[in-house]
Amino acid sequence: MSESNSQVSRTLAPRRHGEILRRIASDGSASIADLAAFFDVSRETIRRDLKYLADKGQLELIHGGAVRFDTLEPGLSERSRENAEGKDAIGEIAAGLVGEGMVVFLDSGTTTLAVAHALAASRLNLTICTSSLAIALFLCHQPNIRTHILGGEVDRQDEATVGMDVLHAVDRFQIDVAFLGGGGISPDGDVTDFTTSGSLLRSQMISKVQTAYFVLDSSKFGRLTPMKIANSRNAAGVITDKKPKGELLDVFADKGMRLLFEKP
Amino acid sequence: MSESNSQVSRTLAPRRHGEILRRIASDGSASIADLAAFFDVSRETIRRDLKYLADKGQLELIHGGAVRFDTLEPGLSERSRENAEGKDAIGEIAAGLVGEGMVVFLDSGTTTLAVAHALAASRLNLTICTSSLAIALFLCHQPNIRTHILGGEVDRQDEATVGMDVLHAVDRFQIDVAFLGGGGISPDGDVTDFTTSGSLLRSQMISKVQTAYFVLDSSKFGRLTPMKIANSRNAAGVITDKKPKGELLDVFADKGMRLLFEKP
DNA sequence: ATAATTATGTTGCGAAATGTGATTTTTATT
DNA sequence: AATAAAAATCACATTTCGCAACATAATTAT
Repeated sequence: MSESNSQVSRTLAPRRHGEILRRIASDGSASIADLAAFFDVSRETIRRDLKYLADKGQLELIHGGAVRFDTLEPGLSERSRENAEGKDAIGEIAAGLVGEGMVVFLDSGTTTLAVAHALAASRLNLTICTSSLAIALFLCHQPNIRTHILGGEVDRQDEATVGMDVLHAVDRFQIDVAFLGGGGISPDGDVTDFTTSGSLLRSQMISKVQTAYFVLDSSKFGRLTPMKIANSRNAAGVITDKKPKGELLDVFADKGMRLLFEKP
Repeated sequence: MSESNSQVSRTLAPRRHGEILRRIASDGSASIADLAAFFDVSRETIRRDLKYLADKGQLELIHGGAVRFDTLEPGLSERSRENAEGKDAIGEIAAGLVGEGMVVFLDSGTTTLAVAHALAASRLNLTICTSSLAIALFLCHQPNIRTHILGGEVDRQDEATVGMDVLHAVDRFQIDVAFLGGGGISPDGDVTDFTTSGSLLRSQMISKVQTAYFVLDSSKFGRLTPMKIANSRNAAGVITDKKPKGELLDVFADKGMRLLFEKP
């Protein structure tokens, strides 16, 4: 059986592999037909290349070609459906970290929306401030929650306020705990984001509040999004829904960050 | 040699799915005809794509295309149905008072939501700031609108920010025209409100902005709500959908306020 | 040099995706 | 309400793809 052939010095193939990965990185996808024409090799060869790269986890195979893992900047409606149980579990864990009367910040995102649901269900009396329109709209109908929304320009993608205004607005609160979203987690334990402004916002938020947790469902592990969140290691921890592969646990332990993945 | 590499590459299916979702997330809808033309595939193929995505719960099928699956609870949307034509008419009139590039403030309420619809449809490039979550959520998907939401505590009833925070936040804008809601109109021409805080907010708003109009549909005439809005006579005018009984017209004329009730 | 190994090409067939056209349903218009 | 236009639906034809087995060429090891 030909399982992971660990030889390092293949001579011909790597030339194609590099180009394939480059294309997928820049375009988000590549088709077998295009690649075969470009390299002037048979489609079977390309198929083998792609299979090899897919086994290494560098891309995802699809009918007719391959795509990057995070191909699409998924719309809000899609993201909220994906891994719903996982997000509910995260919400439960997060709610367990919150006490009566606290002031909580909730970032935009579907995972933080799940946290909002859990906090509303907890019956704790809380003051929650958020940058997300959807979260505010939900929370303002909950009898146990006082809801504040941070002012600023509203981003189309996130349906939330973004930019300097938000950072300025958050200064007026004495926030006990913040729950932040993110785009992915790099193998060395840094949380990453889709946009520069988002990463900046979150990194500033960490330094402004007492305690900050990231809430990231398990589909985010190993997913790479372009921007690193500068001081994500200063966060108190990361809340997720599944125990990650071994290494990551150690990485977090080294940084003094907690990694929460099951109800206490 | 390779002779069979001469096929044209179709767009990969997941790539279409991503683009479709992206469009629906940002525009709220997408038509089959447009999508088929864009990807250069048959309508049937797009139909299958949409069905696939609909089965996954990521969008909602309609005749001729698909729309964003609206997860938002009805809330205000029910109230907005009542006297819908009247409110639409008010929206049209209001939009006629707005010019390219202006900065507009929209109060909370269903009538102002109708104004928001009219402004979005006008294709004018505008900056709109609002205290209403529903209005912000709607406007942030409109390509011709830059949306700002004023920060503050969110009121359960209005689904909008209220209180001193809002007044403070509005100071940062140079607003060209504001459209305010209200609870009723007294026989002597004063606009009235349901709550103290609401009346205070609106009266302050009038003195802060260049030009303020009230938008009040005809059902509000003669209706008395508890609080008088102190300086409502300093507003530029009242926009409504029907010509009121004779006296009121004179009252407004005496005060130098315009009473707009039909499209110019 | 020869054998073993690896990379690539070729072919056939079942499966999946897409296209096409006839028919029914929905929507819009008068 | 009657009609026309647009879109959905369905069945079937066509294209494309994936997979596997095998053949051939290139590379490496002995």
